[in-house]
Amino acid sequence: MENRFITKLKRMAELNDDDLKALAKATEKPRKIPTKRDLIREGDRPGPCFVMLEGWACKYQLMPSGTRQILAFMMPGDSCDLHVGLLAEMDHSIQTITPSLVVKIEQLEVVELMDHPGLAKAMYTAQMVDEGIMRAWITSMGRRTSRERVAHLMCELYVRARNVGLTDQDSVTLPLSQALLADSLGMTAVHLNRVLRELRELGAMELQRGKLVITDAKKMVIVAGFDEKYLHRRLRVSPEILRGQAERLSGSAPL
Amino acid sequence: MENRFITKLKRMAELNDDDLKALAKATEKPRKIPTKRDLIREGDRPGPCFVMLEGWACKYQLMPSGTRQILAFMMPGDSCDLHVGLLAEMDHSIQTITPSLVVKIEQLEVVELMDHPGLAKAMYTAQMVDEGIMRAWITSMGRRTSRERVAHLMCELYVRARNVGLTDQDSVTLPLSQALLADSLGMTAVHLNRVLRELRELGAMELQRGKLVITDAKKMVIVAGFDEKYLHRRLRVSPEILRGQAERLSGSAPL
DNA sequence: CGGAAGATTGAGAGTTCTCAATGCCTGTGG
DNA sequence: CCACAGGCATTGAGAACTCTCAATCTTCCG
Repeated sequence: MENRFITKLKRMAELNDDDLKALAKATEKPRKIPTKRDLIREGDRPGPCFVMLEGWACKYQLMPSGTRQILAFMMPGDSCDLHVGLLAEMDHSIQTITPSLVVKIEQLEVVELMDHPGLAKAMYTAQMVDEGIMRAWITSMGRRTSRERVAHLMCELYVRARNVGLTDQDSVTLPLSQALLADSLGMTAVHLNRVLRELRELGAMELQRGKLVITDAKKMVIVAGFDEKYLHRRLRVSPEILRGQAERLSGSAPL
Repeated sequence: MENRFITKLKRMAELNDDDLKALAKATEKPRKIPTKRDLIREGDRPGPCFVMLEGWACKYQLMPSGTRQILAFMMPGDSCDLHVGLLAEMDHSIQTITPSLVVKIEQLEVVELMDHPGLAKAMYTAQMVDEGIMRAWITSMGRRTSRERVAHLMCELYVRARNVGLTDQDSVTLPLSQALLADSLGMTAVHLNRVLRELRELGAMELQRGKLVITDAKKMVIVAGFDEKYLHRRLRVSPEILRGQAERLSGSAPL
């Protein structure tokens, strides 16, 4: 009954029954959205906040030339900008990558949810993590070689997926085509393909038919220069939550 | 008497006397900081929010190899992440670029300020604009040629500076060395230097002794693919504020 | 005036892109 | 159940872009 969004927020802050009830109510009516549909477009009047219950989406910007840059991947449990409503126009679009279950929370309802201190804390924390990811992307694009960059993104996606229980041992279902990944990494699909081959030949990871397999976690961490503390370990959470998290993580790959 | 931070926030939302008083109180005791001092470091316990009243600073991350990626430039009037305190560790550092006047607002005081709805709106709006800049940087690094990227950053800095009254006709004082700019653009200082020469020879702009001169605004906008609506025009502000803004902008370069 | 930091320039090495062709897999219609 | 179309993935080869290394200039200061 508990959807992935709620599961995720529970890791961000301690939520009481009241918080949870409000959250459940806000997310009780998801819509089914097919693949490749824009949830909102650059230039639109912003406002609603979207929550992915199932399926993947991406934020992106289009260049005049028609190429696009992906700004973030949204996986099940993820939501997006809480306050974009303060801007006059969306500066990016959001599009589904797979058939999805999406909740659209109107600005007003967001404000209501934020009246719960626990929820506000959880949602702001989630947003801080997302911002941290953006910073890491900037650093990746600016200072990492393409191989490091690819490996780093895969580590990020793997860990994020694991945090919401989407992994199976050393593998994750990643419904991202090479074109999509290339658009997020600031490189060509052709070149990405060659880098993926390198990583495969290195024995670090494999990407096949929408599935990412971490062949050698240690190698991946080294190649990517992936910071162990990146993402979840940066969260400031209560001891109880941490304990639960430790249990959930034990037995999984030592990434 | 009114510092640049207050001036900036007044453009973001309508502030009443009470808001302004609280803001003035919070920023009444700036500290003088010399050049090249870290205000906070990666790994530190986050919490305080910094406001630049005078001088420039930058957010950055260091790579194991010692190279760094600059994540944002902070100019007079700018402040930084409101909610980083929710993370367990800073994931980036902030360093002054010039001697500066900096206000350090403790987490608790930030919360108090946010109790004023007007201030909360203004500060969240400022943060949304900053996030929009980060998205633009990602897109720049991923999809723009180095020439476009350089031109785009210069347009961004020029317009931001103009918004807080730091420009003089077609020029701005930019205390940014080529090494610094290169670190923010994901390129080498050597290559940046060549690109700057190209732009100079193109007659679009010149960068000399810490001063940026927009030689031909129209050319710059074209080379950069700079979106007129980027930054300030994206702000959703009240008609009165817009009117004041229009007056302030009239007569300035048609960027 | 000497030193130090920043800006420029040249030249060769490496990386990434572009263009183009080919192979692989999946869903659909016959 | 098979053939085919369309979307992805893979590979090759040459062009273009950036980086690295090194030397030279300039500017700013003590």
